[in-house]
Amino acid sequence: MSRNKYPEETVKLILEESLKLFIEKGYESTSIQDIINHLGGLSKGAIYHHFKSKEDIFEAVCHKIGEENIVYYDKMRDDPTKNGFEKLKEMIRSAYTNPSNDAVFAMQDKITSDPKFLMNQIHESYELVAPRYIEPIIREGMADGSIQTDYPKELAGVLITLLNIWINPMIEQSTTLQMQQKLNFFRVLLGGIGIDLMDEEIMEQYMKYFEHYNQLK
Amino acid sequence: MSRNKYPEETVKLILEESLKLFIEKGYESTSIQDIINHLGGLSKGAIYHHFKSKEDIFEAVCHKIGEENIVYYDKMRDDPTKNGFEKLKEMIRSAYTNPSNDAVFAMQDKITSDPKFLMNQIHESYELVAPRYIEPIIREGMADGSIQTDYPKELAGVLITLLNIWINPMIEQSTTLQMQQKLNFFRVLLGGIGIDLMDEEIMEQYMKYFEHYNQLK
DNA sequence: CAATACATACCGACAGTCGGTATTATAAGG
DNA sequence: CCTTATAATACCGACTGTCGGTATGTATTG
Repeated sequence: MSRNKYPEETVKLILEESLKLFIEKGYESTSIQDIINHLGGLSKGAIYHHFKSKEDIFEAVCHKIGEENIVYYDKMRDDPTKNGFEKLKEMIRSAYTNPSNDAVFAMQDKITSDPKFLMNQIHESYELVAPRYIEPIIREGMADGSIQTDYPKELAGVLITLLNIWINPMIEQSTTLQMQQKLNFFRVLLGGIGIDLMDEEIMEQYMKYFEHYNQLK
Repeated sequence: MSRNKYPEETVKLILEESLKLFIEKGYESTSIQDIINHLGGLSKGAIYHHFKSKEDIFEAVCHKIGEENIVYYDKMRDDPTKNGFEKLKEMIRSAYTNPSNDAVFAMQDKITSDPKFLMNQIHESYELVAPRYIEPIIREGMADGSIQTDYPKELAGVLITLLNIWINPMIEQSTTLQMQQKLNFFRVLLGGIGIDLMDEEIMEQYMKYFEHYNQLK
């Protein structure tokens, strides 16, 4: 294939096809050759011209997904019409409404066989989402009186951990009833420290999303 | 090397040396050749006679470590001198006192670069430790009146998740102060649902273990 | 003409295979 | 109980295909 006048398009193509394959087969079992075969004539040289390693492609793919989320998160955090508590609710809700959700969750389906995605998500949660979004929102809630806690940082960590890991239907398989119980207990647990995040609406939406995921399987 | 009359010894040797190497270098960066080089004359054929793949070796190594823990857990769960609450405390304590602790934690040190170990531990926690040990112990506590909750299964899940992931110093790096705050909040959180697991003694021991780990790094 | 965007031939390392050999267990015959 | 034929096991090591990655060449753009 002859050289492209607009190399960003080539980069974009590589990232898109790589993502598809990572989702479909997992990171480890997707070979560079697999990616090449989906590039419509492009060769190994093209890939290694734009990316320095397979790992580099993986990181770029994750970064791209992350960026889409960040736009969404930024808008949420900086929304002047909501108080801290309402924003925190929105963040919780984002677990199943954020734009790249389907992609991320399709990836996670490969979690047991290919834990790279999970690790990346855990890492990003602790390094980025918690400190830059959840915690500031909680602090805002403390300032405007809509959230009462002495542990904003720790509350952020616990929320992220339980939502991403424990309640994540890809990690621990659950029946509808078990998921309902998880959400009920999550509500009780937060209620115990005076935070009533999980109202009927969020619970219902969570269950709807859960059923949706179950049907994808 | 001539053939061993007692092949279990060969298997044991392979597992021991593999574990050492997995801990030292991580799973991915340990090659079969690396293992062979530490076997004192044994060859590739020997390995593939006893194990069907590298993955198979990994699973056997994990299983072996798991077995050691199970002996410890069984003893704890079936101890007639303690009530449910005391047993649960013991289980929490076991996060830093169980026998294969050093090995497991040395492994986890490779977590970011080699997420296989973390995934294995998460999986085992949800599939084995929570349902077979934590939850029964909580139910025992409900029966003997030492623990009050309507959600034994969910409480088990949350405990395991927060201890293994959020409080695990290998996953989210923390300063001494941050770890102290985590433990404080963990206490408050459990206190909110009427469970006072984290007494002064456990908190202190946890911090001691945390400092110990920090010095290993 | 210089920098970029590719193509292609090639490399070493890797996990896993396979035909073969040496040692042991089994058991039948004396 | 001892020998001996036979089968099963324990192991060897050269070999294979695939992998991620590199080196070098070539055509296109500015």
